[in-house]
Amino acid sequence: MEELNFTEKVLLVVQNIPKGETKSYSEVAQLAGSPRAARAVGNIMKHNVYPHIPCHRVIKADGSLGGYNGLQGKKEALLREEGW
DNA sequence: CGTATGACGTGCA
DNA sequence: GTGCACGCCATAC
Repeated sequence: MEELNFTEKVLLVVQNIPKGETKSYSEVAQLAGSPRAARAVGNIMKHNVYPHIPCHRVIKADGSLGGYNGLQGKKEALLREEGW
């Protein structure tokens, strides 16, 4: 967790999100080491080429689903299937 | 090295 | 309660 860059940390945190649970970008950013880097987190998700990242479990701090590569509706469907 | 961009967050109108 | 604008961080060009 110390040898990892912000991006790697964010990826790990998102991977660590339990099924049926959601985390806000600010939360992930904080766990990644930068509580104010919610934007950077979103950028990583957008740049994310890692298929193991449930980006659909990452939402905005106010409870909005945010974005999902333009598949916001799909995001809600995925979360609903997970018991969210 | 400096500039521009973005899947966000918070505050104010 | 909703909408607009500003601010912050990291990455890519």
